Amino acid sequence: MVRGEPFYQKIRSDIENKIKDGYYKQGEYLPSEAKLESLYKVSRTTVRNAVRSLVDDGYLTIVRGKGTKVTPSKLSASYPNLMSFTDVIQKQGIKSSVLKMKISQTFPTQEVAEKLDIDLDEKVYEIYRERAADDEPICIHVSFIPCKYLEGNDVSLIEKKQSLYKALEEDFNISIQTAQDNISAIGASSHVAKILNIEKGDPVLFIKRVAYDQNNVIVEYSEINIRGDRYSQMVTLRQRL
Amino acid sequence: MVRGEPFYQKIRSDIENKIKDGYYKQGEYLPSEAKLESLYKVSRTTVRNAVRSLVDDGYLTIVRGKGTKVTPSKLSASYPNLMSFTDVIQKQGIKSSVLKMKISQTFPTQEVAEKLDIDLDEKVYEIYRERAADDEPICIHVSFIPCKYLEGNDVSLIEKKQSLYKALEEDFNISIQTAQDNISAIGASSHVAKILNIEKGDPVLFIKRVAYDQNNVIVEYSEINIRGDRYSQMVTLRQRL
DNA sequence: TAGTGGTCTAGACCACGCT
DNA sequence: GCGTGGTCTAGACCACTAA
Repeated sequence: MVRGEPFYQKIRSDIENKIKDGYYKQGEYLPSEAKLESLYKVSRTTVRNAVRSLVDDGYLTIVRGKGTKVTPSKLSASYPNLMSFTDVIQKQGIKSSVLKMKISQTFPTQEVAEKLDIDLDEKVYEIYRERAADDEPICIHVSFIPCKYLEGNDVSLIEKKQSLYKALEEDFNISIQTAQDNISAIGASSHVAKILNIEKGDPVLFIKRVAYDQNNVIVEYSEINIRGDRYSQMVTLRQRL
Repeated sequence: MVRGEPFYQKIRSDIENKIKDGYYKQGEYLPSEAKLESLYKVSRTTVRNAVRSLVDDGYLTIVRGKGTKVTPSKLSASYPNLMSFTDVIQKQGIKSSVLKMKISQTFPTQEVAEKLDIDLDEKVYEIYRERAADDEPICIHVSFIPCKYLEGNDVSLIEKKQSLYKALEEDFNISIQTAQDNISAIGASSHVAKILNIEKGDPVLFIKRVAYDQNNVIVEYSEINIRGDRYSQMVTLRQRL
């Protein structure tokens, strides 16, 4: 029809809200697709599009030959696969803050250039952040983004927002769609230990992340050190295919 | 039509093979959907179904108004989101082996019962494994699975296979679809240190995993200790919605 | 403007789970 | 056998991109 939003997304939102409101309860079956057709006065394709989207996000579960029910597990549908640090922390009801942030232009190191797939003489922004949860230093996050992706807009906008990903999306039209994390456990260097207020050699989660935008272009490489004793990374993994 | 496999899956396989064979090259555009329709003599819905499936798995990237191209990034489409330990190790060309395996029946601890969402008096199998990569001990993996899910079949089948998930799928008709990992970095306990051949307190990746089957039923809880200096967990995260 | 994918219709037949 | 979702057809109009 007309409106900005496609029908199937409106239907999706409607069903999503009914789940959240408890109108459709956990484990309960939704009306059949045929009924949803007449309920929303759309074709089956449209209904199925909406349903598929909710299944993909873990809200609904389809049981062949029986029906479609609200996912009856504790696997919270509200944990999307890719969340920014800020999102994760806030989801847990913890106050997150940025203790220190510095943005500078620099040339990439060998490794950074490789990860970003750029030349060594192509300038990048280095975004250094020290983050806290409940006012305790918990994480050192260094991001590298090629300067070319942040042209024509004020980089200081990033400093004003808590979340780098939000800033990228709202101010630079870059939406991070995929990220590949390499997660390991290492002993804190003396530099890291000092900032995180732990002992040298204490276990630290070390994450190297390569992030891709909506066109599968590499836009960010970051290295993250997280205090091992105060934080754990939640990851939802879905079988594909 | 008739055959066991739906059309769109055959088309999917065909396109997938053409990508692997280099017939469609990285970054190159596929024929338009209209052309694929006449190429395969099917309707647009069917073509789109095949394409959507490949997009979901990261093989293809759609550019609005332009076309659909082979994903032009280094983000390997061959890293699915959810892989068993064996898969991950072998993907890296490393020889993986099980040094020690013990399967026993036991009652769950408080935590295990909670994670599996069962009662304290419901028996579980405890599957204890020490694994090696290139003959070096690298990982201690303890899985708990409620006995009720493994009824009517020989549990020792698990011992004969390298991969627990493969055994579950092939012998018990349980397919792990989703897992929620809680990943942290801790110092090795003296027990863990001894087995992994490291010092007490050395950094170790510690993963608590809750795994769900095709019906979103919790079937496995496991705790995994991995040597921090020899292994890193690769995780591909996708933005959903 | 022409070509692409995005959305949608109004049907159809099939495979599966239950009774 | 009946109801459910799974697959499929043959169209249609729209929004976006590029020439």
